[in-house]
Amino acid sequence: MPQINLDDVFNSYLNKKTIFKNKDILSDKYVPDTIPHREEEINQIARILAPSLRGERLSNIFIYGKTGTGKSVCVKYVANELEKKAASVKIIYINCKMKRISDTEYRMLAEITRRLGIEVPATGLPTDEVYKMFFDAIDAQNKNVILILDEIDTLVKKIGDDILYNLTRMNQELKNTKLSIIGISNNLSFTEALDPRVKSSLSEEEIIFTPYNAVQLQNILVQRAKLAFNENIDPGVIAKCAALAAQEHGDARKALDLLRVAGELAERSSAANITPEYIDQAENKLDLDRTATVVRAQPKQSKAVLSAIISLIEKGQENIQTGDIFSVYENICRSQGLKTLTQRRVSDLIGELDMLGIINSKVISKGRYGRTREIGLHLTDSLLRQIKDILADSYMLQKEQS
DNA sequence: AGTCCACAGGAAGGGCAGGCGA
DNA sequence: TCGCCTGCCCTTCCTGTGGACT
Repeated sequence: MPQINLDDVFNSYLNKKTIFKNKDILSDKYVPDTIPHREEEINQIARILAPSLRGERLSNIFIYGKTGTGKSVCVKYVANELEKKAASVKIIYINCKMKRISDTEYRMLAEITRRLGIEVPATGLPTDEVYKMFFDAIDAQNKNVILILDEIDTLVKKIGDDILYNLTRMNQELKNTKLSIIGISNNLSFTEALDPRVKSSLSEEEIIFTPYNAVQLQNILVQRAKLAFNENIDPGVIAKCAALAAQEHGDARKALDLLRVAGELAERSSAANITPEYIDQAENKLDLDRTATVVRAQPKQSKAVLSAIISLIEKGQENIQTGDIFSVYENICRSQGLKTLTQRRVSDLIGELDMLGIINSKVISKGRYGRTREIGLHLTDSLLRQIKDILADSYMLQKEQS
């Protein structure tokens, strides 16, 4: 093999014109200087938080809205500005979805206390001791402490609403500090399950974020694209991203993801610009990644059920029903040495796969021949191939000969 | 109108793992 | 370290269901 001149390879990489100027601009962690189409919501948040400038106690705020409607970015934006303006305000932002932070009451309190500069051992202390440390750390601030709990529904699902009850009652005990909470949730029905006392004190003020429409998404993308890319992006490309994301409940995060992935794909194939085709590819890739991640994360039993469904489909069987799946599933379990669950449980697993969007099922009645679920699989070929690979790696399906 | 199929899906409870306080 | 508690997964038992068939 002829010797490759590595210098040439590296130089050509360095000299290659890159598409991205700053990819981070398209990440959901980035807080822009101005946030289009959220003026009203930002004003509302600012008005509620403003009394902290005079050292007054703030109302707790509860913010709802679907993913990608700008909740977190708006709250972070106002909070940052407020913290810049007033030395008497301390903001603590916690994303409750982060693993090892909001799994238990202990971890949650320890994390907040650490953010206030006090070391707390990762384990070993009784919870009431951590509560005391947390309380002292908060009170020692001698400020208006605003605790932002993003994805607060995850927190409550994991550890219940006791912690919120205690947090909302803390103001009565604190001598020097005023504590207020901003809860952010994607789940609109989340407060229904809360203790009524928690519910009323947490949502002293409520703000609802409505989804963006396609035009608004377009403006957001234009603003970010200017900062993120070296060259101007074709308006048709932006419009396509916006339209696709608008179909999915006006999700700005999805729109930005599409643009970022399309940029990465274009850059990888050394294209000079992003074309609409790259958006299609990006959507495919995001879809593929999402489903593949979900399938990979399934427990063995769910994978066995999915394998049974796929092998029935591969055999060309139409109108697959629960009973068919169960008998194939039994065979798979036998050959894999896996414990066979009852049909009742398998029926629930099929329901879960449906909920995850991996399969489609509907309950139908066939009259004299009973009532059952009819299952279908609406996946693209490439997605099906990828899922089969994942299942083959778990020894559920035979590896394809290629 | 009554029967019957093939499940769906609710309720209750067992078993187990992991976290927690003593 | 041990017992208690909780949450999760699962089983068992059961009732409910829509429409073809008689």
